[in-house]
Amino acid sequence: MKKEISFMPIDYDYFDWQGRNYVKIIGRDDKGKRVCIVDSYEPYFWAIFKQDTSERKIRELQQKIGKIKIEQVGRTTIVEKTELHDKKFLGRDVKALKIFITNYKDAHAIADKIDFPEIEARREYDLSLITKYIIDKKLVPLTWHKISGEILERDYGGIAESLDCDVCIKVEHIEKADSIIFEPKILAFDIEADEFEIGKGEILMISLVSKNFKKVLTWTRIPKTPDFVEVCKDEADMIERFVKYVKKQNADMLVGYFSDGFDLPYLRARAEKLKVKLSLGLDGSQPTFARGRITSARISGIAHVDLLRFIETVYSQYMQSETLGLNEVAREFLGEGKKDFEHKHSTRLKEQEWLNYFEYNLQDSVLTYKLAEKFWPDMLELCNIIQEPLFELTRDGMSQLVESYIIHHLKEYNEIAEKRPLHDEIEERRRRGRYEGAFVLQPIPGLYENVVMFDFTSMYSSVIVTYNLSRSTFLGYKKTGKEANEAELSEGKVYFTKQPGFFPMMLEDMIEKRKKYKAEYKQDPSPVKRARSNAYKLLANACYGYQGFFGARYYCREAAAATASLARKSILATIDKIKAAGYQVIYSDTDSIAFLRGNKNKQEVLSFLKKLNSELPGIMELELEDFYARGIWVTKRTGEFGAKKKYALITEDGKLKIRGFETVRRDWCNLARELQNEVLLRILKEGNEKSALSYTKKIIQELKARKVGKEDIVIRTQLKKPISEYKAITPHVIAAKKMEEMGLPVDVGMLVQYFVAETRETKKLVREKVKLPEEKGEYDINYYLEHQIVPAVENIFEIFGIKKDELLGKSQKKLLEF
DNA sequence: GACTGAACTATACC
DNA sequence: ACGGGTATAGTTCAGTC
Repeated sequence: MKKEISFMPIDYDYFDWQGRNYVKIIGRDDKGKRVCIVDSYEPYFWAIFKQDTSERKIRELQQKIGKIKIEQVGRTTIVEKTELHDKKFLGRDVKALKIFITNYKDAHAIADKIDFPEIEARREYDLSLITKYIIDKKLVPLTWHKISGEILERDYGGIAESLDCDVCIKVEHIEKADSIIFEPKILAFDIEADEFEIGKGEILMISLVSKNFKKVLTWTRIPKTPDFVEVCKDEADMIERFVKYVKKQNADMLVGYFSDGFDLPYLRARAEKLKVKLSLGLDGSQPTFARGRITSARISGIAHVDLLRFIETVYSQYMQSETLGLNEVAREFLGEGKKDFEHKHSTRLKEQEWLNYFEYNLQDSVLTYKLAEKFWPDMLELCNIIQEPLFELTRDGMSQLVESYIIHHLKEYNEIAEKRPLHDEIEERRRRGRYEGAFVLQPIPGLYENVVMFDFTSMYSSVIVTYNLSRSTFLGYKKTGKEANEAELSEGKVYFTKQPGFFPMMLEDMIEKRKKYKAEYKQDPSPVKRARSNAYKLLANACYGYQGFFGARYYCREAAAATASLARKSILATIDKIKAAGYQVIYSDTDSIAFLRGNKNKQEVLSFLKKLNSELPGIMELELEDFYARGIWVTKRTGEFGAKKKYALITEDGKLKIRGFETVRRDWCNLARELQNEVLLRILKEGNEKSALSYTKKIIQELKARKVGKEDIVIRTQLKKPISEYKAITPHVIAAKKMEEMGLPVDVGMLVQYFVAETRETKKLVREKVKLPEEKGEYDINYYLEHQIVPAVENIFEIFGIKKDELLGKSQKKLLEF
């Protein structure tokens, strides 16, 4: 029976049937029905001929290649047909053979057989089948399509019968459809267990939250169970009921927080031990765990999203939170955190504590659900733009996002995709070492009035576009006859053609779209418009890093180094122009310049900015970051030179912008951070140091009088590797060791907390005085004075000629007082 | 045992 | 291995006298 439906593709998978590849996509129709579509796919890859290969030779090889056959166990793969095409490869015109094969799994093996001397390269056999399918059939993830085809019942080994779907269709025709709002069914979940080590303890409870559904499953019996709690027979029964609820909820997305690394591996381990099936997949399959840098848990037919991984790549660089834990992240994005609960072993929990535990567990899922809703527009837009499925997209790092975007847009340039570098090549690239990066101007320490900050909009991206810097436009280290863009590197000059390359063109397109959607968003602020604008911004900003990344298909060290070089040249020239116009330049870092307005008014500064812009090449653009009432730059701890990457500014309406100071560093205690923040605020607001000084003295007195609470003297430092791998045993390593001895969970990536305590004997090393916050002991007044408080404010007061002794209340005359 | 510079470590800026 | 380089600063380590 024929059928035509609207289709929103969500989860992509493929299978083999009679030796051939088929793609199976789960999604929704416009009535909310769950739909599975099955489509055939004709896999192929490319063989590129060397420039001077004769037509006769090409035909001869085409014949030979057409007869290639590979016998595998239970499968024979043959070259089905070949087509000769005029294509581009790294910007060059090439003749390439499109080689169709019967099974993509053998693409690599067949490519290996095509090792004729006339073949320059074999490409695109290392792309995933799903990626190639999306490119060729234009079935873009999370975009509405019109699909027509035959309803499937018993074909392909009974795939339709075993699937929990409303309808299954064998695709005959795909076309794009008008976009209508799609609200995915989101189901969030979270587990609680006694032990942190995967599978070691029992799972005590599992919470599930979707739009109108909240539940906690447990097997603990307490006298009065709240309505949202469902008591199961035992742990095994609880896991089985969890699976049932997931099925019943009929979700498009199953969302967890660190669920790739904790919840799903834990569930798998317990299910295995208890001999129950964790059949979460729509086809009844159990989650599969793909090993990568981080293991990913895939559930067939449902997009499992681990929000933590998406947040790490997409949001973390713009976030205020000091950790990416659910509590802080939820507080930042939702204004609501986790429930308070003191973790104890389940055997020691009292009745009321169980009630709190259930609520705590439920709240984690509630937060995860709300975050998923909040981030949905971003996931949707990125899927549409990058064209990779949600599961992959939410796990990709920045370079992979850029690379996927490139690969899905190459056809607009008739380009064949470059291969992924192999291990040896990556090693070689890494051996080439670093190249010179950004320019940072050393500031002259002081308190300044009327500071102006200019910065270049997306500087590195606009340099890449303006000077056409990329792998395929790179001409080499020697000047050829033609006119070319040049850049000076430490190893010599490099040249890039002026003939536009696909990489800079794609980037220019991203920048234009970002501008367009940003303007649209300002006109009509909606989460979708914001998400679209942000997605292009994210991608555009990552393109520079991509070209310098040794794992990239389109890696080009020269292009990356030239980008940094031309950016340096550009900002230095701009600094000179600002100076020549009579302004005093205070500071500059990479793409920003701070200078004093002096006796000029704001309008004059703005028209000067306009003039500067008219002189900039290509798409480079300088903009006003802001006007500031005051700004402060300090010296380095050692020496009298100005410290780079460390300053504080205040706008005319009193908003602080603090960079680099201890205040913004999480590895300093709150006491020092809050004091420094207050000191900076007072000085910048009042224009002098007087009240800041008395405030500092007050805090020092409180410290000396032991009036400071423990929470303000705790130092938090991240454990970046396993304890055993540390060469230097630092205070935070000692704290981690102590935690381990006490049986507390110690994981790589965690923030270790400790304070420096007073000891009877005078100890030389800080680490000998380390205590955990829960340990008894008084803080070491001298340590906090000399190593936290004084260093945090010393350099600031030094600007006013105030020395350390005066801060500490010791008699000392101000040197600069006359 | 005190001193000193190098090494190691964490974190921030853009 | 899973974007780049630039920069500050604390603590320990290893060598010297």
